[in-house]
Amino acid sequence: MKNEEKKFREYLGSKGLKFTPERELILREVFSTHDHFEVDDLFVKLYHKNAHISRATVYRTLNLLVQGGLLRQVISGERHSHYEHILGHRHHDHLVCLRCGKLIEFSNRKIEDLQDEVCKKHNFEPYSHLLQINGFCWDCQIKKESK
Amino acid sequence: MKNEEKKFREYLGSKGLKFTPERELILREVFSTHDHFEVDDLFVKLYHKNAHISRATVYRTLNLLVQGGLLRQVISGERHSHYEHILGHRHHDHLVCLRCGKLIEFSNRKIEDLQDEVCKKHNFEPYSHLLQINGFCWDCQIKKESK
DNA sequence: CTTCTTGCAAATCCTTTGCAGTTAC
DNA sequence: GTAACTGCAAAGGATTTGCAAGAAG
Repeated sequence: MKNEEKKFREYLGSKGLKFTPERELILREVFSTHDHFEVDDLFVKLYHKNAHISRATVYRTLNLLVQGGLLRQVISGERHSHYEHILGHRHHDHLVCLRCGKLIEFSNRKIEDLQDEVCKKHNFEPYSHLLQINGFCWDCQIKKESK
Repeated sequence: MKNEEKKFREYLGSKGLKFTPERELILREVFSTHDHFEVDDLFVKLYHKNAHISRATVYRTLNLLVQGGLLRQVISGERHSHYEHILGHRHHDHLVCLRCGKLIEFSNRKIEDLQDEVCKKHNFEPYSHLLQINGFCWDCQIKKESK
């Protein structure tokens, strides 16, 4: 049994909840990639695979996965929620190109350490963070100039 | 005439838009403090001061203030929008409490420098950035434990 | 068999929009 | 005057919820 299934079953069991076929399908789909995702994309993907699970159930299950510590909500500027894996995923941040939309991932130990320092200074217990730098990737810097 | 009024008038003028009494009242109320605020709080405050401006107009005006570069939206974990001043306000980032929604501002030169370093490494030209740390403020850490 | 789950549709919350009358420039 | 503005009520998108029928343990 996969790591995430084990963890989810444990969580459900500990709360007297059930591991239903719907929950299993959602779990599988969520952990079939390592990308961020949005609720409706997940719903549509499931639907196209003939898993006709209602949006209500998808929402309810995602909340359970968050409470169980398998997923976290990524706060973005958009009005709907984004999620990402906690289990088996290394943390990273993003450079976002304002012109072509390209996402470049990076991670920087020193920045993370400084963040922890800031938290300590404010008696703040960090849970997650979001660091996103918007600007122009190399290709688009060139195109901007020659426009 | 205050700085923000001048800037707002300029922006409206440049777009062929009008400086109406409603927009003036909203502008004043927004810039009467230096705090972050939520749309509905603003609406209620205005209402209690006998400025019975509709929510629609409040929303429309806030969007104009953002487009005009006087305000920016702060991204939080909650479902409704928060705003803060750009004019006369130094750049800073946020700690966001996941339990009570409190926003704590901070700024850290070293983190910004490291961000620039990351950008250079990726030939990326930074334009703006967003750094937000989600977690639990001191008060809520205590309340969590004693729950 | 009992409690938890599901799907559905309705409800909710925050925000935007169409419209008809009103106002700034 | 005319294009932009307002309030209203209705629409909108994302998420939650009440309920009755169905399934997991």
